[in-house]
Amino acid sequence: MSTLDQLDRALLAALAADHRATVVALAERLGLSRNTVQARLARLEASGAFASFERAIDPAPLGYPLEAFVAVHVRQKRLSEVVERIAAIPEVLQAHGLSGSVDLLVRVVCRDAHDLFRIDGEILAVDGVERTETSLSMGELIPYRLGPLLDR
Amino acid sequence: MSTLDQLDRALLAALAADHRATVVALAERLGLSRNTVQARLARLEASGAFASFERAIDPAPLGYPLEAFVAVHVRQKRLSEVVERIAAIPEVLQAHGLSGSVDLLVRVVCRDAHDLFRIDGEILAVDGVERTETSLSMGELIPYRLGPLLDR
DNA sequence: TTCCGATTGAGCAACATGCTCAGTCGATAC
DNA sequence: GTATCGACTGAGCATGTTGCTCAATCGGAA
Repeated sequence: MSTLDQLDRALLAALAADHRATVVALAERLGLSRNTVQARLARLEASGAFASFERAIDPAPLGYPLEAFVAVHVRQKRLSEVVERIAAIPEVLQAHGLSGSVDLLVRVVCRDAHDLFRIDGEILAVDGVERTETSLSMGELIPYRLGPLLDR
Repeated sequence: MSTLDQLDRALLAALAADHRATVVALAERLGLSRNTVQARLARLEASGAFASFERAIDPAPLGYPLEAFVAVHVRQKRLSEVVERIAAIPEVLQAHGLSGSVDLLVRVVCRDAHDLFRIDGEILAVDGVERTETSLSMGELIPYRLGPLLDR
């Protein structure tokens, strides 16, 4: 489980290129036997190298074209309650606890600017939240990529 | 291409649960014919509803257990050059252009705190970058999810 | 009604899967 | 040097899946 070797990474890269490729196709692409790929895939799956496939679904076609980050300042000691309440908002995609002055970085999607205003209000209304700073994403200037880390 | 219907969303949810499920298995799960699922899947694929599968790969098993957000203040007009330079850093996973006082929110992974210090230094050294504020992620308190948006 | 797109079930050849087994290879151990 | 180990390979086989086409059905919109 330590760290993945070159072969695992090549397999991940091949999967990234075509997430529904068959085992046979992957084996051919990597110049490996079918058996090896099957074993490696099973090991990757078991070791938790794959996060949920939800991460690879674009929210825009669902009708949520706008994305924003809400930096939340929380009254100390209330963090877990606050997280629980924020998690109840459907438009919240993800949230990270942070070191530093911002306690919580919340990633949200919304239908339009008005919708964002409403969601921000919902977060601000949570008991324990002191202040929020909302930044609208103007675009994913570097689209998520793992490539440079896989090519090593 | 407008917005996806109930059926598309159910299909996405089923895929999220098992990203390598066969078409037959998906059809069974949703109570649909194999043909329908095959047609829908092809349409989703063609319409760009799937982002790269890279997004569903956990960087931790690759040897990058730490994640951080670097808020970057950029001298105006230099944004595209700065983005280009930052994109050359392999540990940079993603970056969003933001409205507000922070111009760029950069998501990075690293091996340890020392590594983060180095990467932050690399970003700060980019010509056009005025200032950075780095926050270490203490955990993904709300793990990425689309579920609440799919269940509507 | 008439048309339309979406869905269905059937059928078929080609292919993929899951499994097992015996053989090969290189590294580390003794 | 040779024993042992884990990883990889190629073969085989029954069963399941894919990609495709077709004709039939259904409900909604013109």
